[in-house]
Amino acid sequence: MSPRRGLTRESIVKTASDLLDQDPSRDLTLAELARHLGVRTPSLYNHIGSLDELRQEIAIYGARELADRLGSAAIGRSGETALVAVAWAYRDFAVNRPGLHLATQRAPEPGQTELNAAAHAILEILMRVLEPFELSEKEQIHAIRALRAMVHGFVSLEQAGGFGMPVDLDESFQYLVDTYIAQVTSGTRSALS
Amino acid sequence: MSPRRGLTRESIVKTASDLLDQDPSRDLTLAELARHLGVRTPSLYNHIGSLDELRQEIAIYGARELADRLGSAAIGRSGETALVAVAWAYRDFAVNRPGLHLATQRAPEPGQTELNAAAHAILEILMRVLEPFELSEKEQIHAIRALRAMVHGFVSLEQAGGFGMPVDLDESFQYLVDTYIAQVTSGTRSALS
DNA sequence: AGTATAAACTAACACCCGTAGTTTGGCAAG
DNA sequence: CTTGCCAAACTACGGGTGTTAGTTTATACT
Repeated sequence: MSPRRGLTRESIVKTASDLLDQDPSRDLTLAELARHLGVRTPSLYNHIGSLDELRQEIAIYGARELADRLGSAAIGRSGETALVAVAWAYRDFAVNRPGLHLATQRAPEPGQTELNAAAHAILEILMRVLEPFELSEKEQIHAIRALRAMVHGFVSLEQAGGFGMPVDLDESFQYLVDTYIAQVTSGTRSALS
Repeated sequence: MSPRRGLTRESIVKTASDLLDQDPSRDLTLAELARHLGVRTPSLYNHIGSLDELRQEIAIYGARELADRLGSAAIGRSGETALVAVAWAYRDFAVNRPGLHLATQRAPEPGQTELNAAAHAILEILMRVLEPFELSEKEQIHAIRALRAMVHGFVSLEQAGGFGMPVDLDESFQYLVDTYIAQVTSGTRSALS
């Protein structure tokens, strides 16, 4: 018994992501991944080119998942409500899939069109959500960078155990979101709902 | 020729940090480290317990360096001026020592008293800088977490090449700092210089 | 001068990623 | 139903890594 075990590039990426979620601190090893798939290590090379390529594939998978979640969170909402929903959706992603979130955080290679596409999708969602605030072009870039920095920084520190004090993390995150909304609505007072 | 080459735990940590700064994306290898020190790999084990322990040592070194820089930046300043100086000192640290900054970002082990001590030193500096704004105890925690999240998130994304748009990064960072200051001074209007 | 100690070494093991070449199962055409 | 092709699994192996054990040797202290 052996050949035709039914591996797929997608199934490999998926179980690798699950393994990373179970213990985000350990670094991925093809040997353990093959073990969990009931297969010998070299068999993986029928579906992936290298460990590094697999890591990139996981990053793409994570970026797409994140884009999906952010997009869903913004459906049917606008203004501050949409902003809050998107911020919390990002945090939920990092909390629910810590290993995948960490793996997604890689420097994109120059020719990585797929990863860049996913990153661009996220960028477009944020631009759409910020539209009602009618910022100037330059301000919009600053605002998007600020949003990403705040949310990403918070969840990264939270995930790394960087927040030791016994104060509720949800409250702190809401404080951060409020800070952002105050800044982005400081010009316009037309923020809805 | 050989014995008494003059290794030290500190010298090992230092050259390891330098190597990481030269290429923050590569992962540290004892073999290459030994090569750069003019020594065989096992010789390192006379000074360190394991690769993981060395990584922790580097993290401690980075945290102390960061605490020093933040402390220096805050000397002789107060209020908004101190806040701005500390934020930029953090960013300078991440820009000047990218590998060390990345290595510092590890989940602290429970019994890591030295790393926790360095983290506590940073916490105290931030508390001192926030003193003049007279926040409530809970608000102060939120404000500290927000500051760390914003600055850390920005430099992490910047370092990872996450900001693609052709807009000045310094301006974006200043926008972020302004956002924070607006929030933290929203109660008190007594902010100085 | 002589000895103890600790810092370097060599040798060896286990584990990892990755390649080469071999076996084998399933699908498609005759 | 048979036959042949192809791709997915395999075994075997090489080069690299972290780590341990045991050996040599330079330095520091008596």
